[in-house]
Amino acid sequence: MSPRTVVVLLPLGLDTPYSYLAPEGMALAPGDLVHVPLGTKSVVGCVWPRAGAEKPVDAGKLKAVKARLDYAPLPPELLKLIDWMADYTLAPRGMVLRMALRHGESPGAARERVGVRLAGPVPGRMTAARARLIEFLGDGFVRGKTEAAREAGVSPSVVDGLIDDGTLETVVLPPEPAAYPPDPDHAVPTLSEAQGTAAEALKEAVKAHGFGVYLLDGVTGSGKTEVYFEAVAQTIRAGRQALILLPEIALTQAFLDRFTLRFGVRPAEWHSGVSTRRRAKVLNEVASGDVKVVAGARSALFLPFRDLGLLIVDEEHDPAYKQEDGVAYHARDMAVVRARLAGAPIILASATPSIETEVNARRGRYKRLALPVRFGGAKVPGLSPIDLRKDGPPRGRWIAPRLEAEINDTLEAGGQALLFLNRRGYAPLTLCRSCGHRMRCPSCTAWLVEHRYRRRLTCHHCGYQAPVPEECPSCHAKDSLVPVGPGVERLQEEVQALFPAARSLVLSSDLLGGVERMRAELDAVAKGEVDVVVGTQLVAKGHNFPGLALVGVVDADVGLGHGDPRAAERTFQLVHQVAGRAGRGKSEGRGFIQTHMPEHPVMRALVTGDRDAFYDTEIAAREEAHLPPFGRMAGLIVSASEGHAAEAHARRLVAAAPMVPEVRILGPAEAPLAILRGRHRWRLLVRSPRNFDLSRYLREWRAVAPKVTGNVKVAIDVDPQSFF
DNA sequence: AGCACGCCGACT
DNA sequence: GTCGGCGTGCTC
Repeated sequence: MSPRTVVVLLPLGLDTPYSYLAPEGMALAPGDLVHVPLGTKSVVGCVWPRAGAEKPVDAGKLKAVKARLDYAPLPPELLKLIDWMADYTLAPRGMVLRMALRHGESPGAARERVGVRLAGPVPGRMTAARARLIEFLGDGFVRGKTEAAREAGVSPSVVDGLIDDGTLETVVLPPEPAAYPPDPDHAVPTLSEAQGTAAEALKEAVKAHGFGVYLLDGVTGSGKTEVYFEAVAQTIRAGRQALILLPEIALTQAFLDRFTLRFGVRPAEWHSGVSTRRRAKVLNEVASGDVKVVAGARSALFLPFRDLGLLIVDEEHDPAYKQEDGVAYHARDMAVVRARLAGAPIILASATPSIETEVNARRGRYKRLALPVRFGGAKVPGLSPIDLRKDGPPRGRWIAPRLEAEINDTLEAGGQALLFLNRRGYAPLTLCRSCGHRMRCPSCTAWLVEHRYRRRLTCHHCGYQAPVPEECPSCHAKDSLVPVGPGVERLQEEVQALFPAARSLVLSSDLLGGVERMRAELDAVAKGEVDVVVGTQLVAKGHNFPGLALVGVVDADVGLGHGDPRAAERTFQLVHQVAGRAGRGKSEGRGFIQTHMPEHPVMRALVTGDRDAFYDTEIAAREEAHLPPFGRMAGLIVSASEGHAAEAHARRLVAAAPMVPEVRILGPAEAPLAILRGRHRWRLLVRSPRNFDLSRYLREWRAVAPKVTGNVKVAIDVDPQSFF
């Protein structure tokens, strides 16, 4: 009789699981995490379902599973998701597994919580601090050690002293849960009619316990969150779990506050800012089913939910959902897959849906739930165009006279103004006045951006930094380097010059001090301690600024006109979202949009507020060009440290492509960022009809493609975000 | 993905 | 003479 074996998928760049001997008496099932030997070391892997087609391994090669780990196994649904994603993205199965194991890999033992309680005689030596502590614990209840010290106003050593004396006894406290159970009936809101209708439909969907995609479509401030919270409440009542995906959740304090108001407790959070120990706890309790609601970034998609009953993707159009490096995947699309595997409804929420989602809703594949008006009657500001060709500011300035006057009026009326410019730093380009030399990144095809606060030139693509040189590195002229174009820092300088009395603040991801500083600054803005906010796209995210009366989009053309078909959509979404920041309080908001092309369909849609017209033209353009979602697309980036090596391999790759009438291959061409981190990049675009299995084609292509030599790398991105 | 093995340049 | 660069291939 042959010995018992199991197959184990390892979180490495391997596509197939390896076989191992299962030791006598070790019960192993798919999803179990195990320690297995690999080469010279030992790694954690996951017992995988047998596909039935594994090719046999030499019996002599087989090693035995070392141990079964005492962690929660991955549920079957998650194993299926990993398989599905690997098949779709062409990433090695093991690398997809790695994403699911990454955060919960080394939980470590939960730290024991120790409590104290009054138990023995009054100590021989009495001090004021000891007296205070004894008095505080006089009720006989157990308190945490640190809590007792803090509350009694004594140092922790006083507690330890009384434990030694036998006055206090220690008690092991039960571990604190990762999150307290949300109460679905804590504060049931009064909904508007439209909200009520949408909420009812979603609650029915949750009750029906089946897969379905819902587009919750409503302008900023129309109360989408309140509506999907009702679906969450219904899920909790049914005893199932809900996952809420948010882009860059670490910063959206506003969301957590609203959740707490509705459910009485904070949700379990899952993002990179959560400590390892805490993540381990959340993961365990998600697996046990104790955690009912997780609010998380895209990686929360891989949590081992025991009974997932609802998924929500908030701001579903947000580009942050797309992961570009490593395994290239779109968290929104994978969330839909996960919902299908779970047999659960999924809600995509947005005021400006992605074209893909909008098309699915128009076709009826997704059910649209519309929230037409702003909740509480607040108004979305109308946007007035300012034509920079006629009414622009003088040279070297960026705020047009009209906008300047409006800001002035706003400030005099005691309101806040927000200036939006999606450019970090002081100036996007630094050049030499005497020879024309441009400061470039030594390892990327990109200009160095001056950051004046940090007194450095920075590459936004690779992180290269250098001090601003005293003289031109090319012609050695002194003091000849000049900043060209505006960034938010430079814009603030202009604000300070124009409105010397106004308190201004720059909000961008460069803000020093991390998440805490950011929260503090956002708080200061909300409290009205800032008059003019100058911000990058960061200010478009769901923050609440109740005193904001005016929004000025300083350069709406940023990003347009590079030929990227997705640029129009992005601009529309971003500007619309920024404009939605204003007028959320009592006052009516106003918005101004500075542009060189007021006749551009995006600008017209923003100005007239005719959203449907924008989608109509954009969808028609995509259909015409057979672009997603009317066709499938994949991008292949061939990179190497030598430009010709990358190009040559890209050409060989095209030559080896199987001829199929459905598939068109464009390129190779130099990638948009021709050199990144010192690597030259060439790009191929592969296009097929919608109903074609593009992933399968790519796999077949890869199987017959010439193998890579030297340091050439081929990265595949199915459904790339940028397709120009 | 890591890691060992293997073959060519500047040094204790 | 060796130390060490990274290109190539393997890990059940």
